[in-house]
Amino acid sequence: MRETATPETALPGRRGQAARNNVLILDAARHVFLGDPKAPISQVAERAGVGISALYRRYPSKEVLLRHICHDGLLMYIGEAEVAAEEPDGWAALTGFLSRVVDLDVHSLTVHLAGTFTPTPEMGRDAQRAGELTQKLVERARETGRLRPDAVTEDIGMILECCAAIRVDDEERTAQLRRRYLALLVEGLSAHGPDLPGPPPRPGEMNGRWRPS
Amino acid sequence: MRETATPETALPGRRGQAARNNVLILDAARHVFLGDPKAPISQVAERAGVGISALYRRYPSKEVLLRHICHDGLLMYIGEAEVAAEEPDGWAALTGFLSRVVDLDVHSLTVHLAGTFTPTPEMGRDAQRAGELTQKLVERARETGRLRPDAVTEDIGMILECCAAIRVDDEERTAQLRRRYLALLVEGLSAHGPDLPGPPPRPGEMNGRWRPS
DNA sequence: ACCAGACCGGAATGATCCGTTCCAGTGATA
DNA sequence: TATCACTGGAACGGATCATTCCGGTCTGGT
Repeated sequence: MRETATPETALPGRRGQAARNNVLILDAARHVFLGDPKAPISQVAERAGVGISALYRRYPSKEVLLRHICHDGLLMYIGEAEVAAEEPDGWAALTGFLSRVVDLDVHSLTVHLAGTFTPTPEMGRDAQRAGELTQKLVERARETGRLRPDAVTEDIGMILECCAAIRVDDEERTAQLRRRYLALLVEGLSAHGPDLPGPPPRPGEMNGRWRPS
Repeated sequence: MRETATPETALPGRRGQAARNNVLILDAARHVFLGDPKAPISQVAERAGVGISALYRRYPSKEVLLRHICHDGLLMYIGEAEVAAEEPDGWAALTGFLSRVVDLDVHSLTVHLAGTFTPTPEMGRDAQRAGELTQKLVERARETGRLRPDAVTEDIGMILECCAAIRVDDEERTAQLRRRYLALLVEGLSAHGPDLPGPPPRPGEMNGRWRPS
């Protein structure tokens, strides 16, 4: 969330309404596109309670709006990873990170929206940084010995994908259920059982997206 | 797969081609709709290597075709569950069942296609039977003590949902990766760790679908 | 050999959906 | 009070599909 928090929101009159519409639109867009990445833009306007032109005044096209939201999600991911990097216990850092990212539904915001727009170079750089931070977290978790040795960095993205697949109508309930299956998966990541079957995921394997038409 | 296996497929001439087209179309439809439940019907024809009319000759509408495929998937699910019921070890029965269902991608075939057609009463009955068989498997697995006590029947559907979310371009690779995360989840289902967070899934909670417009 | 008709491929049709543009109204501001 | 930034929502135009239709092909029986 980039400009959501400016105090202008409290301004009175037209200016204030405009500022308030800003956050209304972004929130609505996030919610709508999270539920269906190719939802019509009119649905966003409807949910935001504004007209379509209020939307087009701010974003010249659907693609730009999508990109904006996706980029925000990427920044959230990076932010959470940086927070996790401060956590002294490597295992808690990784699991806490996963919890927060799942709760925020950042994965749907980023990966699931990719392919619906052409990414900017800046997003490319941010995506790379996100990857590096993730790798660090995995390495630190491995050092603690609590992470099973055959787990790899790319497993993280896959696990997030699994959690993102859980979705019911109610938003809070969705979060609850996701925590449940994240717990199951994290349990699986702990160092017990026999080796995992098959070759592990390769870098970028899950990204058939990220190259739009 | 219902009529896929009739020997008519080997017949020569027009009759044989028609029979062969039957299976071509069904296979293509399964593959295409598995990748995208709302793919255009022309895509099915293209992949099957036949014209659109060959398709409409057999199925009066897209909806009927979808229903047919979905029902086939449901029957596969039931079939595998019945096979698993024969396995003496309750834990192996459940995990083996999960493996096979994930490999066959039956979940995408059934749950993900629901909502794209109005179900028949027969499908309703079959769905109920599928639920009962699943419950039996879970109960038997619990009796072995290897299943964590706080797992419930509805967890099975959710786990399948998680696995179905894993998808890359290559089909075989997709299967490999799914096995990996199924292993992680099954590991989590084993009776170790602390209780799972939050209330467990309720029956039918995941089925916001199944009631089309 | 020959013909009736079962089957086929793919173009044409008609409806629907959706991104984007346009325009008239409204109320804050100076 | 005049201006004009901003708004809601109708209208437009293009794209996408399910479905229908039409000529051509080949089979199987005579």
